[in-house]
Amino acid sequence: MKAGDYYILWAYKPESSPGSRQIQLWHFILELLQKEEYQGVIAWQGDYGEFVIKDPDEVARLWGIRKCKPHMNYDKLSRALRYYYNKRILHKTKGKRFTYKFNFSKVVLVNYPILDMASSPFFLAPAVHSSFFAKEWWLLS
DNA sequence: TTCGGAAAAA
DNA sequence: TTTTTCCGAA
Repeated sequence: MKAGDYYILWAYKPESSPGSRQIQLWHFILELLQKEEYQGVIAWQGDYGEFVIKDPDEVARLWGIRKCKPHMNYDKLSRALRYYYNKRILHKTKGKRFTYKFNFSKVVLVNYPILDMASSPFFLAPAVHSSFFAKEWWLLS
């Protein structure tokens, strides 16, 4: 397969695989985004890859629970999100409150089984051969 | 609200 | 190296 054949890069990256240590914030964001029950808290909205944090305090609370950081808040969570700008994982959708957008031209990663991706917009990307979803992660740019 | 420097933490 | 914490500036 040629890297140029895909717009996204999405792969299953086991928690135990080398290189994946603790849950990363954007993995977590992606996780919430793919679950129906959190649509009132955070959801895809607008352009492809764009999402809105409808309830900043709740997202921060959930993130705090996951990372065992009881004092997490949106101010701090959003700082972590801002660090993603230079890393080209995310960028801000200016003018839209609490709205960010994933830069799919960069990577992809994922910590979750492909079966859980059915509801995500990534699934709308050009078909990718199933062999692509190996138990490793990929970085295409 | 959003940004990004600085420093500490993990 | 990523995230947390703190915070002044825009």
